[in-house]
Amino acid sequence: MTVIFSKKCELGLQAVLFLSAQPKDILFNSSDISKHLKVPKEFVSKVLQSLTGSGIVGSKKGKSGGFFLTKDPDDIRLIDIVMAIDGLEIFHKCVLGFRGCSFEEPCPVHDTWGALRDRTYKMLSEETLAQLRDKTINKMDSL
Amino acid sequence: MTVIFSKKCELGLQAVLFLSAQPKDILFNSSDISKHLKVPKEFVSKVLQSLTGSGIVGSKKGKSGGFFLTKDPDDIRLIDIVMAIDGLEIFHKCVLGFRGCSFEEPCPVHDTWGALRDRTYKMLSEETLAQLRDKTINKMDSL
DNA sequence: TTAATATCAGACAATATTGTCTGATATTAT
DNA sequence: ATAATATCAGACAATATTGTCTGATATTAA
Repeated sequence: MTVIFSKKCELGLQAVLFLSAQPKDILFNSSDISKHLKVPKEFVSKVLQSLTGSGIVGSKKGKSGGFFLTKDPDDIRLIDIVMAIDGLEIFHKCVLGFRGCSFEEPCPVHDTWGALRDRTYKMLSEETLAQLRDKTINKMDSL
Repeated sequence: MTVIFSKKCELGLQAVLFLSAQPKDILFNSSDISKHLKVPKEFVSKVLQSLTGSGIVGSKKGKSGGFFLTKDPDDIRLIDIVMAIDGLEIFHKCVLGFRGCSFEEPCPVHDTWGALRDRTYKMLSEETLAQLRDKTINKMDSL
């Protein structure tokens, strides 16, 4: 089981973080990324494909082709990837699974979870990939 | 998709909350609980069965049998149900899915998520079902 | 131009999760 | 005792997710 995000989303986040830690304008094919992140390259391929559709990642076919970020790491946030892959549903659903959980009909942990959920959203949307760069590089080195 | 817990766990939490809001020493069969929570009774049955194994819920077979809490709502916390059904794995795994995420090799959001994760754990472990009773009753009425 | 190699699209397979059903057993009201 | 009704155990089915594979197309190096 995953913590919050789907496996696809986790891998998408990892792959985009990886790209953001690399020098700009260099392409990485799925095999490269696969080796660095230690995950199957077909899966990398598939997930990054879906991110090209969202305009976060670009791709170039053919020999010496690969994937790259279409925007500056200054302009990308983790939430952008989450949005593109898993959507924002988790930020609107009841953590206990009750239907109709709302201000008017709150579940027993509605307020507490609400605060935590908002801070989680904040975590994903406040810092840009550029701001996370040093931490990202550190983690990439350790894989 | 669910927020954090599995569907089983969500239902388990709901069912135990339901029982904790009822007068003590009254049995409820899976059909009763199913109607109140508006979920399939076979699923209620299955999930509560698994909780009898963990000693949180008791059961009585036969006519006028059903399920009941084995402990006082003073002595039950939401985390007990989570532990019994989903386990505590989510509190130890990297939110971005990196292997070996730790103090020594933190992912880019290690610290931020760590704090949120700890507060989530706190939310589930500090208040007892007895303390949540009023809120629980409110929610049950709205279903 | 040709061979090599990349993404792309989508089918396919494997696995995990969720939900349903059936028969056995236990208990109780009558 | 008997009939009614409950949990129990586990098989089974349906669905969702995850992961793999194949053929088509595009691009480039030589």
